[in-house]
Amino acid sequence: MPKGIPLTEEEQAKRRHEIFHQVANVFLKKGFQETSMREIAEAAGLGKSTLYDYFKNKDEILVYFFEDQLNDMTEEAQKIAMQNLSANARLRQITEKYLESLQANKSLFLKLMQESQRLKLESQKQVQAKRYGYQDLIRALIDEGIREGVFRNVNSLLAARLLIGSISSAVYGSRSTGSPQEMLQETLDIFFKGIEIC
Amino acid sequence: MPKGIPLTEEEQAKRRHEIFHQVANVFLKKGFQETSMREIAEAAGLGKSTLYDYFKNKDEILVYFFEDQLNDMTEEAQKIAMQNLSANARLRQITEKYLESLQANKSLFLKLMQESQRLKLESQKQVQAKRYGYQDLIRALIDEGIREGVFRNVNSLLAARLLIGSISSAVYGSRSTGSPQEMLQETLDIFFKGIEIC
DNA sequence: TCTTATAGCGAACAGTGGTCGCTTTCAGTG
DNA sequence: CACTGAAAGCGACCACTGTTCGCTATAAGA
Repeated sequence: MPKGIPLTEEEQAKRRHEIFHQVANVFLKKGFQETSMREIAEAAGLGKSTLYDYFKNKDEILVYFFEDQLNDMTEEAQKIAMQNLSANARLRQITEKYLESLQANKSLFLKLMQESQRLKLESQKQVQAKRYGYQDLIRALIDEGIREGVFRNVNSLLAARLLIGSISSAVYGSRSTGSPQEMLQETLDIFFKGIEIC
Repeated sequence: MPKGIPLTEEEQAKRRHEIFHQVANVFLKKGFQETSMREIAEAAGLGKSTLYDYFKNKDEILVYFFEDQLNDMTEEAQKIAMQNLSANARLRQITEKYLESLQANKSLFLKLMQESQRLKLESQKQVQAKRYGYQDLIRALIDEGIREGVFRNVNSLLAARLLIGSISSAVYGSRSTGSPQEMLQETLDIFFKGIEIC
């Protein structure tokens, strides 16, 4: 980047995005934790200390990625949530989109998701906060379903967490029992049958 | 320990146990990842390098703890599984015991469980392997329930993972919605209603 | 043309997990 | 009772980590 000219907030954000994607392949190959700041800097074509002008520490690089991704996913889910469909149908649609997002960047996302659990507690909380936004969206839909009388009167927060956790455990679980779509299908069958009024 | 006299396999195991529990409090206070090998050695009253005579690296200290705990829990579950009760009842009983174990060492277990996710991939796999033993037990019970005709013909492996994952997410989730027992109860309600023939 | 703000950098730093060779101790052997 | 060999334990050391800091190069604006 030009040296003498200050960057606007936007340009900084763009640069962060750029830097991350320059390095993504390395993360994919070596994993985040196993990639040192030296290597990251090298892959980004920067001096090591320059990285700290864009990310305040190593963890923040991953946090950036997840916040970015979760922003997109939440936005997408919000659109679906506003459609004029049964709570049930909207929930299924959201979970499908959720799975799609996971699979779009497939290997990268999977890998980094795993690694995100190794972040420092503070960084994890940052990501959690963003995740709660998503969780609350699901929760609201379940509440709606309860009000509409299609779901039993379950604890919606617990159910929302259960739903999201179920998908993740189905997709990330190392002992796969079919394609992700199939596993999602089976998982949702159990979940919805569990909360629907039968 | 006496210097000139070699330790038997058993004495080594006992020593490992001893060392771990000497340090447990430090882990509880500072967390595992934030405790350096220097501090661990100090808390155990040993030279740093002596630790490596008992654990082949830092991760192995945590791995030891989980393998130990999982051995106990699997054994306990096995006993319940052999009882002459419905698959349903045995599953509920096992999950209760599971929760009990989690709560026995409560804070320590919770803390270390969180931290276990930050182990190196290889170490995580080691723990996973032990976890699979437990998972398979649950799975067999679900299969039994299916054969008996009380459960639907669900994918038992997926259901087993779902069940265990559900409990964990209920207990470890940071946004609690009641006592662990209550949350377990609600979770099981959803789960069993999801897989039972209604 | 000079000033000033700042992007970028290399060297240095404290602290990490891990290794190695030495010392100290004692059981067993002659 | 010496002597020897095995091994528990240790301190010094190592390579490497994420992070900080002061310097340099640069270009916009006065």
